[in-house]
Amino acid sequence: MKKHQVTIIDIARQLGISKSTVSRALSCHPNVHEQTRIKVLKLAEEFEYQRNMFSVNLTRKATHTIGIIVPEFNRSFFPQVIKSAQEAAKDAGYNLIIAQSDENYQTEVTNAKLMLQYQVDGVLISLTKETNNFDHLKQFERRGVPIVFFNRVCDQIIAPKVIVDDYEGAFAAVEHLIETGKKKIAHLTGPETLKVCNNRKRGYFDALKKYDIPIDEELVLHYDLNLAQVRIYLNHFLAMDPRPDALFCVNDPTAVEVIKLLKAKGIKIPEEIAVVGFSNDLVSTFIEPQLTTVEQPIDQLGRTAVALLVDQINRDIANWKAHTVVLKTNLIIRASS
Amino acid sequence: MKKHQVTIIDIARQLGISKSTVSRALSCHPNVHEQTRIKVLKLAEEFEYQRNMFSVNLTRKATHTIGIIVPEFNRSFFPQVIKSAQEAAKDAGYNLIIAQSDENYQTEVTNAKLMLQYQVDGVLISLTKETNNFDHLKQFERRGVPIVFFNRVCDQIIAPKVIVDDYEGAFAAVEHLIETGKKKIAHLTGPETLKVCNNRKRGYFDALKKYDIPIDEELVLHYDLNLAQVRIYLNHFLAMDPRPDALFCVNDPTAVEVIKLLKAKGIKIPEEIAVVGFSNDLVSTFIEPQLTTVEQPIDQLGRTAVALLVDQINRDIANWKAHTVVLKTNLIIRASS
DNA sequence: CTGTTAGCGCATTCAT
DNA sequence: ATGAATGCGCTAACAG
Repeated sequence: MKKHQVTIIDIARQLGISKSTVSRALSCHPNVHEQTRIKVLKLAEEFEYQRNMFSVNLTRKATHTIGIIVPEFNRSFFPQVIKSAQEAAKDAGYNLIIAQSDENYQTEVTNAKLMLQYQVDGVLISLTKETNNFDHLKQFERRGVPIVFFNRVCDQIIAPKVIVDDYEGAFAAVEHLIETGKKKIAHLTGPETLKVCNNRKRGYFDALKKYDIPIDEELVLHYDLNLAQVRIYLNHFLAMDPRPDALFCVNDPTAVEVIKLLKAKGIKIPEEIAVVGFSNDLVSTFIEPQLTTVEQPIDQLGRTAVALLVDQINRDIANWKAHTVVLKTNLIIRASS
Repeated sequence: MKKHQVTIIDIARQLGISKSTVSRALSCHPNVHEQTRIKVLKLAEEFEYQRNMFSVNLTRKATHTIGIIVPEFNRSFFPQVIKSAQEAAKDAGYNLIIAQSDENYQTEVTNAKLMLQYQVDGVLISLTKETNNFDHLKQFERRGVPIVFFNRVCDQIIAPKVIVDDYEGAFAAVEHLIETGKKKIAHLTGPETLKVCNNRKRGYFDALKKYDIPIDEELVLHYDLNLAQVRIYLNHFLAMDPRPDALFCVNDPTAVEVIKLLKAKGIKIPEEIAVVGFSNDLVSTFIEPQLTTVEQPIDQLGRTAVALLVDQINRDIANWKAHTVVLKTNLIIRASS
């Protein structure tokens, strides 16, 4: 049971001044006598006064709060993005409300509502793998709340997007496999709903084309990113004759799972099958052999997304810009290829 | 720039009724005509009305929101706890505000303030490794805001705590090492400020005692949990003569780092040195050899913490209970020992 | 520089 | 079953 909350009125009464003056003193308003300000600050400290954000945000038009919706918390990727976004937000004078959708469309819709209820000034979002309806996001537009996509973006909503150069990264990864002499390169990717996956797939195809390697659609498998399913798809590849001598995986957890399975079967990596991932997750150096992967500038991703969002917030709604920022990736070659 | 927000007044005006009725219809108040309620709900839907949480929470005494403060986002541990806490909170009708302190005392203080400003009904907290002053937490008590510690707890504040049985888990781990024939077991642990670490250390000592192995304080090293430092401490152990034949590490990331370093030196695991961790982090199966570790019931941890907190919230402040819930651990033996 | 006044959006008395 | 009135804590005009 909460006790009575200390308000500016308590401070005002005690000091025999008006609550407006207290409010001004507390919020660094210029027009306050220095002596008064000191007295107010001192008493506020003594009373352990804390501003009631609900009151503040009800009064002001802006809440100086931005929301971030991420699809999951299982990999280290999104917590890392959140961390950098939080720093950037703080630097820009914004609070950050975090919500995770558990790769579930309905939860994402609920989270979107939550952001609206909390009157965020803007939203950062990365979609769940299930999301293919975007009505819940159009609502932001209608309400004049800017939105910035990152990582898991979509084309159906016009808004700024921050992604890494998935195409380029995948291209470089596959090119690297080709250069190391691999002839039959398979690709295990995620759901077709995810644009990240499709971009990486394009990179895969184009790298093959560049070296005149015939495209074989059989060598590309889509799965739902549920790691427990990986063995099914891997077995499918292994049953081919001749079997692939390299496997480019859509992300690091997938690649690590593949390596674990291959090792269990006694298949030599990279001699028999080379494996490459995407992300440079922490796990990529824990596995043996260490994973060749495409590094993403996570910190930059979070910071850029916040910067773009803050830019939108300060802009007139009519002038929203919807350009896409593409961050460079970096191929890290390790022992798995 | 935000557009005009739809309020209950807009709905009331459109329907030619009072905002009180709209408010009642929207919040399932019994005393409202069924026809009226339907009309209101329909229009609210059409207008895409969203309740303004700032207004709601300013009006009500309780915000139905709980805060969670975690020390870091780097390991998978805390995001996992948050995920389960969020589920439990939702089931109990609470929203969750997430804050991470970046292992930084000052940030933790700021986060605590933030929770107060957002008028949370209660707080879940796991301390940073730096925290040894608790004034910022006493504030919760003074304000009548219940607090529940989890994982990184402290004795100085009287409040419910949820921890795993660190002592038992460590005891079992070390006992296992002894049973596999290890004679000189070293322990690399975290800062002495962290009670988790001390409990694990006690388990380490008592297991040795049980088997009449003389305690050697030289074999216990404290470090700041910054993985980059691990090599220094490991080298110290390796320089001993005879050198330890087993190393019990305070957590999995530490153990994984140790394994990587030992492998780089060509030291055989577990033959020359066995390694055991604590947590059963995701990484523990990625490393080669796979890591023997003490599993913690993360999901249960988050859910229990929320349950205890909600219990406190619904209790009169005078009746706060401060018992500690200790969850069972489970030793998972893998190839590193 | 300071006090007065008027809301922000909603829930909740108290009337009717 | 509904409406009118009040106030939550604060900021922001508007006066002085």
